[in-house]
Amino acid sequence: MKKALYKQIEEKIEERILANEYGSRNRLPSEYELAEEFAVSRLTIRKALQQLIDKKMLYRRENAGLYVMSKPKIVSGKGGLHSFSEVAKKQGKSVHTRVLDFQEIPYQQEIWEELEAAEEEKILHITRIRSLENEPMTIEELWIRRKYLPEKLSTTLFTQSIFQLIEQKIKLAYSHQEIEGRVANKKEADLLKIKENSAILHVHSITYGVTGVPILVDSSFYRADKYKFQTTYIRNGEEK
Amino acid sequence: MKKALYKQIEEKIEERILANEYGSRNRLPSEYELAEEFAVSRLTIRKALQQLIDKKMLYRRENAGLYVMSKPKIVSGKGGLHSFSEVAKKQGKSVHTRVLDFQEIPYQQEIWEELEAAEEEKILHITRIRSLENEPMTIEELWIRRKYLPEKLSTTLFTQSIFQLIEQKIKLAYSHQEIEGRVANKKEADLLKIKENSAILHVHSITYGVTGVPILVDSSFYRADKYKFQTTYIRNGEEK
DNA sequence: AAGTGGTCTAGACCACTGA
DNA sequence: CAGTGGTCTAGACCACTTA
Repeated sequence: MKKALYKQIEEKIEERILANEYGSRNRLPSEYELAEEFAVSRLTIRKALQQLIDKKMLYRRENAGLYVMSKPKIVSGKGGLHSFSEVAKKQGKSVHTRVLDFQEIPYQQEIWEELEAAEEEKILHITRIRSLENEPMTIEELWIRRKYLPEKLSTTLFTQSIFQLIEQKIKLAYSHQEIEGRVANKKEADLLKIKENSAILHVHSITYGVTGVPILVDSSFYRADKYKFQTTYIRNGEEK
Repeated sequence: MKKALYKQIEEKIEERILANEYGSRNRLPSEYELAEEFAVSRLTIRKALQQLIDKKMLYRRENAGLYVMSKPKIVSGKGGLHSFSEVAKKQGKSVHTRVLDFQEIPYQQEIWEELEAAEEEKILHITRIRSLENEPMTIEELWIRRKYLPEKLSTTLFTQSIFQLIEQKIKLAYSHQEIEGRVANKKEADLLKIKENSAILHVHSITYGVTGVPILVDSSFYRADKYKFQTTYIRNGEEK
């Protein structure tokens, strides 16, 4: 498929911004001028510009022009939903996964409710230890609705990225996470090879597919001395 | 100003979804049909629909129709940038703030760099203890570029929401945060009225204005037994 | 093959901003 | 006041999904 016009224009304007052709914190040409320059309709220009605004490359002043953000690109790429292995890969670090256990489990109200599953639905419980550069980082406990996993399961399957496993069946859309602090008990400390009473981070999350159905629950313990979480919060312009 | 057409249509369709008129996980009428029904152009309908998709009320299947999310509204409202006092207010809890100290401080490379400030720029350093329902929750340390604050400063000023103070001068846009786990030392434990070596959460953030300039740095310690952080991560459809 | 969304055009009017 | 963005119309063509 040929690339959409607005996408091409978006990229060209992005290049110009990065090459500092418009300067920092300066005005861009008006939408009318840009439309003429690229010989497209204004709507197409607007769509390209909107993408760049979403990326925080540009900002608008109401009825008064478009400006270049003073630190273009600072946000890009952050804040997205990525799995442990995807983050590691991006940083060029090696991941090792040890599967402690996986099995279908009997009905448990709390989990089934979080996953909006009927009582008779099958849910798989998985426990894994995940290491970065051969250092244990996190104890993961996952509950996944059986129907979103392949027919055939094996231990090797779960040494990989669960996200990518699931996305063969259904695309993931978003995840609600809660981060808490705790100190490690004896068992957790042993598994993570840290001292008892060291700080750990407890992350509880529910991940949803594009249709809005819950797919999996994750309850993980990260060692706090080696791991931190990054987020970007966006201030909502208009609150209702 | 009269409300935009697409906004009105967005609200009407939202009402219908919530009233379950289209059912859950069912198809909506096509964009053409909706355009005819509301007697507007298709573009206007598309804009209304796009808003609802961003809100996770609807989802699209490529070239194959619009569907209602199985749990419409689940995400709405979460994930935005809010200050401690704004969150408390939303939950209907009382906030108390004790200002330990505020003053202009001499040049420190790390802070000045984070704020992209020139060496001669004035930066204000503030230390506060913030309580919810009379329980101390967090020790806040803030560094704010002097020029984004009112001319006249007083201790009372800083017992309020700093965000709202700053937004009288410049609108805030987004914030990068890092969350780490630690155990409390003697001093922190005393201030938070918890035991030494209890778990605390250390949050370091930089907040930016709409133009992309850094405005303030916040380094806060939250008691982990009473406070947790919530985020929503969105999976990016198309990675580059 | 029909229906649908994805993209695009060439106009238009209005409200607001800044000189 | 002129210029700008914000919104809107009434068409159009194509690629894809679904049946």
